[in-house]
Amino acid sequence: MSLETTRDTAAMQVRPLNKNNPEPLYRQLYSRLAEQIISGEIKAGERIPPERELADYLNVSRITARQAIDALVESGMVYREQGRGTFVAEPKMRGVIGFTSFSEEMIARGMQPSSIVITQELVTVGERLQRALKIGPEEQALHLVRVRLANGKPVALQASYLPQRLCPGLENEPIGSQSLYSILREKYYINPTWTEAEVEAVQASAEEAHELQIDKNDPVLVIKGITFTESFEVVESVRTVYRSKGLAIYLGRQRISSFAR
Amino acid sequence: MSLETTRDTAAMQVRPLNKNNPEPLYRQLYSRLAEQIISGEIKAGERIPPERELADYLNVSRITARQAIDALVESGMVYREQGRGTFVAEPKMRGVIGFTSFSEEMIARGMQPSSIVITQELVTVGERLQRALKIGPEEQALHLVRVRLANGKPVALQASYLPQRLCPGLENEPIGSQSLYSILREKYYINPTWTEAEVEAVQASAEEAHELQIDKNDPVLVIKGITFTESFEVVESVRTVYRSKGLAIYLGRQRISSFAR
DNA sequence: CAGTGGTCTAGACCACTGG
DNA sequence: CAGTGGTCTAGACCACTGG
Repeated sequence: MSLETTRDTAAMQVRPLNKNNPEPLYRQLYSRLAEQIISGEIKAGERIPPERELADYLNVSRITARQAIDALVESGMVYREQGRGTFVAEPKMRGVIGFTSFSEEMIARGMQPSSIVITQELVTVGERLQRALKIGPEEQALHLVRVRLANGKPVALQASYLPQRLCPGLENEPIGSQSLYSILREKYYINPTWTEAEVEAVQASAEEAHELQIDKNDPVLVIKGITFTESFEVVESVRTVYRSKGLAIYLGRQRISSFAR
Repeated sequence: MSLETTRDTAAMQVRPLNKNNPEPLYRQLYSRLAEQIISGEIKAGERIPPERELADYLNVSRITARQAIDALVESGMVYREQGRGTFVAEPKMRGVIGFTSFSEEMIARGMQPSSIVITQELVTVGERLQRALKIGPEEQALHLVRVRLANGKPVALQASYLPQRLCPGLENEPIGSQSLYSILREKYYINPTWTEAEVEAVQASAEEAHELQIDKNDPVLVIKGITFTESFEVVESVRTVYRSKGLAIYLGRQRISSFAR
């Protein structure tokens, strides 16, 4: 009906944004583009629509379009080349996973995660853990020990401590095979954002060997980590013992010092 | 001299920016603030100057000031709290290190890194490595094997393969104890940006045990990684065997899925 | 309420790429 | 040369915090 000529642009493949939606425009656009990349509509090596084209077509400012693309670059799904455009990264290199989320880790490998809860109780902890969790000597912590299974086979033994005040009542919550992080996000509005970890190779203790169905002194991977919220509140101190026979832990992709140095 | 009243603001502690400097203003501001944080001038938990104050005082737009702070947030040095301000993160949580840069890793632990080069030659490689490095069957790769030492003690055995075309002549370059990445950055203008890795615990082979001065079958940590540039060109395929006795590898801090999901 | 970060606009000029 | 991302301006209004 309009006299305006609309050129056929790549941006036309992007579903329009909803300005009444409380979700910010740049996040909406991020989701639209992420969908197209994940679904394979835009393939690895292909160019995504230029910033100006997205901005024009979706009636947002270029800065808003750019903000969405910033997030895609940050997540590693696309990369920019000045003067050429912005391109979709190799699919194999996607799926950046923090190594403390066992559930997502396993799903990414095409395995079915589950858990057996061995311990789930409030405890008082020693000085070292008090410092790690930033709690006082009177404060309690939720102690959670789980055998983690992939396709029904035990692959890790995981002991966590969480400040009780962060998750009151979680000691009585049936956790089962659920992801701890999804419970924290959905019931307690706590969003684990950062993780800091150390890894070493040790010989399995008798108990670890028993739970993991391996031999005593077999080499196992011990990852000790602390998880934080965006504002660096401590969410969890966790020690995970992975049986290492036939299981390499994928560490995901990390960005090496940007211009930070 | 001016009639203008200058209020005493925190932003006044920031050294002025140089608009003639080819370095972008936001990077200059990033460096200024990073210095103040690293030097301890602004301490952990303290607030950095508000965006508007920085912008006013330094005569830049708020978006430019914000861009600098975005980079600080990204690096994990500060975190934002809406309505309150932007705060310096705990010092202990700084120093995000990619686990493939042995040199930086060791320096961060207060140890002196050094290396013994065992192999440094051009080779043709098998199919798997050709695929990993994205090189053709005729293309050569630089094969580099080094024993990595901390304070003179061997702690890791590291074997790298780099596409020859990326670093012509590096086979004749004396590497010694230098960081491979610093050579790549300074002589070849290659900037390793991403790393993707797998880690497992295994028993040391006879040769590995010999080089690392440990016993055969002692548990060792094997990290296999691939390093990429910003635009996902393969820089290096590397396999590192760490002796794990008395040495846990710090994996650095990772961001767990932002709103990426 | 003032102050803060969160989001957004409608521009501008630059550096780089590839034809 | 046109097209692209990189940087930058000078505003605006919103949501949230803490007194």
